[in-house]
Amino acid sequence: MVVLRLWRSGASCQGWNSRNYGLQFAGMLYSRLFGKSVRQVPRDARATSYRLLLQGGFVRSLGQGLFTFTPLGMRVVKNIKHVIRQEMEEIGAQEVLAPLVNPREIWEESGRDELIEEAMIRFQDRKGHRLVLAPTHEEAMVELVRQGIRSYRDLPIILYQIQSKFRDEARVRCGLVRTREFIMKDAYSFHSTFTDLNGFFPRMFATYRSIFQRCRVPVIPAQAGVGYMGGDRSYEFLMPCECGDDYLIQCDTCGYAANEEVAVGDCPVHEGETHPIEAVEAPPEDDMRSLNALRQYLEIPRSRMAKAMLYRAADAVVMAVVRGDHEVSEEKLTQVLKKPILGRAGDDILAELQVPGPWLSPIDLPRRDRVHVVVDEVLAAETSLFAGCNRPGAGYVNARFGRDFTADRVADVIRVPEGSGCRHCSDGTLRRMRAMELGNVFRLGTFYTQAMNLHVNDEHGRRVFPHMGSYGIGIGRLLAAVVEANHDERGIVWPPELAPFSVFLMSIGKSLSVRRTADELYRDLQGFTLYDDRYESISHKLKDADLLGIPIRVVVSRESVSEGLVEVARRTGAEPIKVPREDLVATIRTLLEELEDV
RNA sequence: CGGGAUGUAGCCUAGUGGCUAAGGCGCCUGCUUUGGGAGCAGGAGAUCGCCGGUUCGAGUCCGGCCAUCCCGACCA
Repeated sequence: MVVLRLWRSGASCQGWNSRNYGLQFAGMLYSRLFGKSVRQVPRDARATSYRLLLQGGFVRSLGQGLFTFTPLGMRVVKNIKHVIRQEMEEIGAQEVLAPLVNPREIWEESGRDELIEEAMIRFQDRKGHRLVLAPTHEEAMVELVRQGIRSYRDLPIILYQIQSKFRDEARVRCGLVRTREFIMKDAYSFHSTFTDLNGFFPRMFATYRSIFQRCRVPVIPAQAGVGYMGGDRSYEFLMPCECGDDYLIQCDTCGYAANEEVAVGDCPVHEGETHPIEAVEAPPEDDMRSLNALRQYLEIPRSRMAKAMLYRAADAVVMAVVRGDHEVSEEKLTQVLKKPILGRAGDDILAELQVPGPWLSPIDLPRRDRVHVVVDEVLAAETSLFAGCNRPGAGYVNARFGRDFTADRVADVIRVPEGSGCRHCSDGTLRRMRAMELGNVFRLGTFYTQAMNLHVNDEHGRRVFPHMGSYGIGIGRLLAAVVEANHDERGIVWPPELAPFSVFLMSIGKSLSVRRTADELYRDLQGFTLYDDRYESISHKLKDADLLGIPIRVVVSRESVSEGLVEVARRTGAEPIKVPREDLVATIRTLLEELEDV
């Protein structure tokens, strides 16, 4: 069965003008392969996965965040898609393909045209119709389903596609880890009730686990924010990795895991007595630039300062006040306010509110009525704080929430610091590590169906908005993650299901009998074998075999041919074994089965 | 969008105001060679990222732009 599965990726016929005895059948001759390995890669390629993929000839770069998959890489991509398709079909998802280009109107309908700024490319066609390059496909899918269903009887429905997305990212990262154009598997489910969506969620969760397991990437499911996707709840599948651009917070005891932007933890508060508030001034000759400079001058620790940050929300200005050693989580702030944070307040807003940016404070706020103040719960518990008074060079010590300043809301709005206590178990400590987001699942609720007016009649004839979920996996990034998690000092070690070929075949020496034997073996193994038929030195071929990471290596040499044997080795570990020629296929099958069972 | 770095042949590098821009890898031709990136001989390949300036003279100095990478901000 194992070998049969691997035959699916059968390469197209090569060798029509082959100089190699006119071999003409499926499989691949390395001499004919476009995109060969290179000895040296650009100095720019630092990330391990990127370096190995470039060096092995799997991908090439076309511009910032833009990549071409070359034939070898394409075969791996096809195998990843195959795994994903199998798993998606398994839970009843049906494949569709929405266009990369969307009419801008549907983005206006959902409200995300305003929410997503530079990341979405907008343009016009020759008739002046306004179009966008889709950064994701919720709108297109809602529109599709709106045209296709009328009754709750049509639900639930699960659609998925494997399609390109384009996001004009501010920062691309580590080769395929963060690109601007990328291939994504995105699925969307529509349910007549919240309960049904909720019940479906664990099934998709299990599907994701299975996909990542088959791809041999060690992911950790973690609670996450919703960003501009909307909805109320999401999980991300994170793989700890220095290349990532998320931070995973994980409890060292109970296994609680969450993205840093939503993670919760217990952060100790300073002990101490309460004193009356007292004004402080910087010496007049000292030209201090910020509240933080005054804090340093007064030799007060960062953790005793009230730090205020101003944000823009849709129809309000929001001040978040946190301890000086903490960072604001815009995601938590968004959830507290129940409206998206659009970004930091600019100079125009600061001027309008008559406050100096570097000296912001919740105390003595000139236009208190215009600002929605959110105080972090840790800061609210502190009894003696250093704070500003919205005036350069001046501030207060011994300030205290409730007595000296007020809030419209007290809530947890900080990014939990490493070392905080775990709230989910008695004695765990939270650890923070860089991680790569390989997949996500969103419980979107009726956010889009309401905004875009997708509704059906329920069994009582009432109009209901379907509850929606969306589920993404970035394919290029997954490919990079597979390499990050499956390589050694010599090259890539492909998981058997994803390998571009199952067998790497090569011969040693130019003895005609050796060569003929190798050619014959290639015929026997056709469909899943890459045959290195070049007249390169043996060491060169071995290095390439290791770099390309194909699971099984078959070597034909003069010595073994004279004994009627061929040499078979796994990419990792054990010494090569010699088997009779007629047993080769069976041996390979056994080895592949072992590899898949690991 | 901020901070930093780098642009010299397909790739990696040298060249620190002065002759015809140097070497390695790779590529092409020929011969030899095959158990861990072979050897010899010959050959092709560069408007030194682009524009402008300084200078008798610029790959080299100055300014602007562009591109790429790294770190941060932002981001499913």
